Amino acid sequence: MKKCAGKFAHNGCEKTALMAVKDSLDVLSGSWKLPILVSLANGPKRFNQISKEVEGISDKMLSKELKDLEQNHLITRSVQDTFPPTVMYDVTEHAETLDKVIKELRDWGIIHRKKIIG
Amino acid sequence: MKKCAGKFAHNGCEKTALMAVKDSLDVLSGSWKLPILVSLANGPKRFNQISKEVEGISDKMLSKELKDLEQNHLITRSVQDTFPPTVMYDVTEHAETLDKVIKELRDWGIIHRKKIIG
DNA sequence: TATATTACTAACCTTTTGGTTAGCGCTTAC
DNA sequence: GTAAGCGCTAACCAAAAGGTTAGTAATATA
Repeated sequence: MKKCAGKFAHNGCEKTALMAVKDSLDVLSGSWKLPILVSLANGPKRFNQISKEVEGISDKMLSKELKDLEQNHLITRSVQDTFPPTVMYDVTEHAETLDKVIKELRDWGIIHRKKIIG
Repeated sequence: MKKCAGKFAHNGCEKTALMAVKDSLDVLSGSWKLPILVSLANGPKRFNQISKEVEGISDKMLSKELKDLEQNHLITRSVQDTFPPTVMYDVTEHAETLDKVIKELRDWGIIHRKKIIG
């Protein structure tokens, strides 16, 4: 048994805990991942639909972020080879496990904004 | 009353929720913020002590990150004008409200790693 | 006298991130 | 015939993030 004297003690003060936090941040950070996930959480969508819903994102970034999210098993991509091509994106069940994380990030964001701006 | 049909529905599907999440990520993202906070959570420390504990960080980054954290009221900085100068950093009470966020990020990080690597 | 010490900062460079434009291939609509 | 539509990708740039090195102040020690 190791003593954890820190103020985040129950979060574990060992390196593995820090690594796990870093893993999460790596997946979620950047301006676009969460907005895309939220957009898809409201229903499966095609590339151009997402592009319209997620304001300000460029084609290049959307393409890249969708790839990242797929690699992390947070969304699925399904192609029908019609012409013009139709590609559907949808969130996975794994993405739904992000629920609590998003909730805490949102809650703390609100607390923090009050603290800083007043 | 607005309907929220999405899979993250209880997180709010409105823009304010997304903004709050973004606020949190802006404060926490990057490689160093959380490691520094965790290091300080185990007790107040001086610049060089943090530099040794947070592996791999450069003086320049440490200096910058400490400034950011101070601006966000997550740490305090206190100087004694001895020679050589002594500067103490400590976490604030506000930083302790990050507790649940860190816990969820850690938990999800572990879930996610299992999912991806197996 | 020379050197180490602290908490940085300035100057310089590389890497990563992200934006912009143009274009592809094939079909449908004008 | 030609223009628009889809889901990208390549080429090119600008900005941001982050690393490395050197240097500063006044004192204490070798």
